[in-house]
Amino acid sequence: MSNDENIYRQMLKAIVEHQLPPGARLPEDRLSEAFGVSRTGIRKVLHRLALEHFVVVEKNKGAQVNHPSEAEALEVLDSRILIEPQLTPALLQHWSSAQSQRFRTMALEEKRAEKDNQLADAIQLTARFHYELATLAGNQVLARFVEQLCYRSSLILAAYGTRGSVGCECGDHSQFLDILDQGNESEAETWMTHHLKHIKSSLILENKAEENIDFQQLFGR
Amino acid sequence: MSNDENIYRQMLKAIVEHQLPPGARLPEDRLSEAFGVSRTGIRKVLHRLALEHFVVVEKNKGAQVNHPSEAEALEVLDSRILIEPQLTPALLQHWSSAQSQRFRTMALEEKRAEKDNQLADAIQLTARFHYELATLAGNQVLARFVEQLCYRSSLILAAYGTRGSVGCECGDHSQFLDILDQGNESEAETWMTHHLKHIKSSLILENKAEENIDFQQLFGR
DNA sequence: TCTCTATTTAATGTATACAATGTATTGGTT
DNA sequence: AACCAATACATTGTATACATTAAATAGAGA
Repeated sequence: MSNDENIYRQMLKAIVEHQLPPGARLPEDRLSEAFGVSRTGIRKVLHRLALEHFVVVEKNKGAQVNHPSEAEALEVLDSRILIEPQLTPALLQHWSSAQSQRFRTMALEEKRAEKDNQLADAIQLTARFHYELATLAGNQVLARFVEQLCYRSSLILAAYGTRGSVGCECGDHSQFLDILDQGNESEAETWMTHHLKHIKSSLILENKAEENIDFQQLFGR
Repeated sequence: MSNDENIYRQMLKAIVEHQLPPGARLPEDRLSEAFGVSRTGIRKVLHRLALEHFVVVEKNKGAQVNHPSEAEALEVLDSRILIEPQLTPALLQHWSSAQSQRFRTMALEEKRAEKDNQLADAIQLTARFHYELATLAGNQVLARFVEQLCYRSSLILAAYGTRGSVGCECGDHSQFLDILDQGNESEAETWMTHHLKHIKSSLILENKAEENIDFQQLFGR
């Protein structure tokens, strides 16, 4: 793997695993000395992360971990609700006992990580479960987009999730695998829709940014 | 607009309008002298275009305009077929006579550009029609993705389109506006699906790249 | 003491220099 | 004449230096 790619993955990992919280500043020189490369390489990674909405860079003001707006959070989840359930037909076409086995292992690992409070691992595994399903559906273009949406969801949960929750407590992922093993297409689609809507509705969106507080309503007569 | 953004748009424009054909090499020093900036700025734009799949950069070998594979071409169209028709409900919610007016103007311009053989303009307007519809549906995250897919479609048509076609000859875009004006949701969804499937099936996918030619089968006994 | 301004400080933006890599050309050998 | 090897050339990869901009601090005036 190239050095850039390595740095990129380390930083993305730190962001989606909530090691670098939303809003954290990312000074180029500090990062360059941490990774042992010049600012040139860091800037490249930073700009890539910016294009993928994991960080925001303001001109002459540097980069920081993106703090998704409420609107962005809802739109990411809505996008997943629109796409992921629609992938189930193609998913079933590529389904096999070998795949079932693979995903069941993943679901168990995820459950264990959750139980052991291995937050970082649990987050990674939750996202991976979803985007590997998308990959199996066969369309790489869509799968890459879903992958991004899953990671963005991890970031969103860092900002708006209930404490400790990684987003998928509404029912086990292995439930979904049972449905796939039965080959029930419509039920699989329904399950996925409910699953994602549940995550969406679990977001806590009441923490207003200070710039939007309506003082007139708060204190006015 | 920032200088980077300006360069980015000019290059993207040149690519989607088929001024820079698929496979065209993009040497950094030639571009930097053309735009009057150093290689630093060019590299940033090149890498951005690469992440968006408009160019490919190979390590130590530089950048060239992406020549989409057949698989990529089909997947991009399939992605649009999965997403765009699904946007019609939200689209109708935001529909108004003012919007109708705006899109009809666009459709007319597009038709005129096609008739006058203004290939570049026609391509731009065709893509814009689709992604502005997606934008009106209200989900910015999805809309940006659809925008990218539309531009990638333009590039795909450069590689696999019938000569002179910009992809939407199967029926006027104004037809779709008629359906929206009537508020017929299911018909709008159907129309969009057929429209995109028609574009997909119009691609000419038989020109094998030379690296895949089976000489044994061609010349072998 | 507070505020406004000037200066300093620290960060990013951009260009350039050098190193590393890939490609083309030339010359020699079979 | 065709093929291989070695060298020369051209292009990209990376680091660094300088310019530019935003933020922080200190000082003067009210």
